[in-house]
Amino acid sequence: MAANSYIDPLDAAFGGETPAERRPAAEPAYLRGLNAEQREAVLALDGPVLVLAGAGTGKTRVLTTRLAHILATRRAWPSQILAVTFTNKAAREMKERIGALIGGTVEGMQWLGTFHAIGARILRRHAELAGLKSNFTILDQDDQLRLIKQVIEAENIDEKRWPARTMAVLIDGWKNRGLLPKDVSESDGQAFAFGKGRKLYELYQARLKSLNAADFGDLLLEPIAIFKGNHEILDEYQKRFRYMLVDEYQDTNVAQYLWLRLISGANKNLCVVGDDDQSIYAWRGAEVENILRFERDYPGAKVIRLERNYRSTPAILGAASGLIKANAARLGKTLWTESEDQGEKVQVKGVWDAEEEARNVASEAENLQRKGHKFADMAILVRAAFQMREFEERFIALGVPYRVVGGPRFYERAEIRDALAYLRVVAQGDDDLAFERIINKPKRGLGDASIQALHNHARAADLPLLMAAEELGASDELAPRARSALSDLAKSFAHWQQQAALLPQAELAEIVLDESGYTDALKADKSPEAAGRLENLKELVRSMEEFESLAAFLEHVSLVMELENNDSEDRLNLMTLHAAKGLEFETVFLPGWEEGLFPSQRTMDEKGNAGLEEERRLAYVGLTRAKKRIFVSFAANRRVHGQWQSALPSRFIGELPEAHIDSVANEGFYGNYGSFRENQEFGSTYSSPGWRRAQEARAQARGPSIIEATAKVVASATGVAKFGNGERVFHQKFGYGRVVAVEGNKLLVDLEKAGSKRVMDGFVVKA
DNA sequence: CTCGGCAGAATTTTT
DNA sequence: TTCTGCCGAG
Repeated sequence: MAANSYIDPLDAAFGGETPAERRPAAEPAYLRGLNAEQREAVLALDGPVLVLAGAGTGKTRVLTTRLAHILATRRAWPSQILAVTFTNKAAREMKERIGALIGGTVEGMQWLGTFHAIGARILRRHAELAGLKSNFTILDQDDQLRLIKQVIEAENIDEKRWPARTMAVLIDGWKNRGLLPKDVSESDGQAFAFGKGRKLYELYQARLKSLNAADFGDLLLEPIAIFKGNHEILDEYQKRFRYMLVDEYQDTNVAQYLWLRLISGANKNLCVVGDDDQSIYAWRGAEVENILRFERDYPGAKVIRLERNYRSTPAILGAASGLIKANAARLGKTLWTESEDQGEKVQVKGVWDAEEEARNVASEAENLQRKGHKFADMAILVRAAFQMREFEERFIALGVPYRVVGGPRFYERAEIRDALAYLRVVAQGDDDLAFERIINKPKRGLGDASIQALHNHARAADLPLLMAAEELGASDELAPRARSALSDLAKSFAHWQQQAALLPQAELAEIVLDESGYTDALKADKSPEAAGRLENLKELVRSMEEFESLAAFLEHVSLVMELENNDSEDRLNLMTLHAAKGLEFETVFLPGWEEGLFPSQRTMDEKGNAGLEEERRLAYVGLTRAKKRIFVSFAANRRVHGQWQSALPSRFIGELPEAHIDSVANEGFYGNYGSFRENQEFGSTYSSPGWRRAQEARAQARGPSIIEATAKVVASATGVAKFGNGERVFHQKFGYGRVVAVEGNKLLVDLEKAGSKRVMDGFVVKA
């Protein structure tokens, strides 16, 4: 009944060319409150659509409303909609919000999920076409790395010179680009260990197959291969999906792009949503190009821009827009807001070192909290994880509650992975990788020699390790000690496997952990972390209760590497800029805006201007997380790998429009020169011509002003000013000196005061 | 087999 | 500086 009352008016009103103004009164409630562009993005169902959704423009709302609309109007069944996100969180949120919009829970949206979850689903259905069984295990990074290491060792390659890590990056890179071993070009395949790259990739893939396992990359790569090789299967999917939707399109890589192109096929009801200005994962294979060329890929695509921002103040938007304008490769959007009140200016503050920076952030946060703001509405966003330490120490000292978002994830902790490995072997006795992980955890006297023997036996008899262990334990090939250890372990697993059929998985897990001696070993461990580990294991067992079966739990774990943390305590948020994407906070602290750190020197060295632009987008993401206020800061000195380094303010600071910022310098800032009074002056008259003149005059005597310094750093990093031998330079910490040698971006400088030192060229300017 | 000491490396990481 | 991973001694 409800279906019919919806379908007709909507078809009449929106299916054709009827202008939006003549909408019938009977408009579904979920469309109310959308602005014109959002509405258009929801209603443009036919044909390809690109929604360019700037930060804070209501993207998620549009996306969910669009899906709800398709469902409510019965244009497609839930099972005929493909909706892809990057994170489980986004998928979950989408499900919940659609449910809220159309009432009740959303049943049957089996194809709403992450690229990987959907890929796994497809691969399980056609596993045999990829040389796998449908119950294949999904390997995470850790497993993957260990496997690659084995392959490298088996090839007698010196793992020192050719680390598995590097090979993993290569393989991932190929998989991200949709390349099977045979597709890797001759020259690319030459990489690694004197031209063995492609061979190793091939061997690794073969090992995966023999272990009945797939890594994350395979979850996309294998379906692509299946689609390409089996037209009838591809056809089935193309017919099934009447509407397709992809979130965060700017983050798709080549493989995901190919996968989508195949699946969307002739049916072009494909809607992609993204923001090129928020593309911050190019280093992980994402191709901003995908979004930039969407209109060419899908001719006639409708492009809808969401530019009206509902999140931030005009001052914040002004600062963010000013910054991102410096990027050349962008589709171009300008965020605007109806808000009259400019809001607080972005505060930019220079400090002496990271410790002072942390002190400042903590005291600002406490100030705000005293005024009634919640810690949970504030976030500190750092470029790199190592910056967190300073803040954590300060917060602990002050007793400020904080939470690290996205840090080492629950399922990546060693004890959790060990427990899972046990369970994996219980669930699937042939999971060799898992078995190997726990064969000597806790220590049971099985070392390299025994494990080697076990491997040999397994290979000779063509058996999984667990079964080989059983046989070897019964034979007399090994020393008595190792033999009984092996046989005990095999017996335990046989016992647990029996129990698995009888007991709920949580109980089973408890038994396994106790009987294996794992918990006992932890209890005996006197290190300070042991207690927390036991706590984590308890948490793991608890979380298992919610699942239907052990298998369901394990599938969940391999794809969804996270656990809900439902603590409602009021804590300050601390995370990397990457982890902050998609989140918003009243107050945002952006520390560490220094040349070399942010933008990161390494990114600029490796990726040149493209790298710099990505760093700038990262800054843009950081700025646009804030609703009300932003505190940017930079330290003159910072300890990097235990060495003190001096740094100049980030060029990004110079790119923030002066109208929207408030500069404050601290006592002791750039300590050696500038008294307290001068610094006060610096703070209030940062941009006045008079101040600049004064700085210029002083530069003769004491060194360049901060503004000049920033300008010079920018010039040097963009190649305008490189250093030559004999050149006179100024270093912020050590003063004047003369360049005596240049090696890449490092300089050997004879300093007038400090003697000869090696410094990064980013830290000195021409004098 | 296990533990201790030492060399070498140290961004970002949705799955 | 701090962590990790490897090698040699017990």
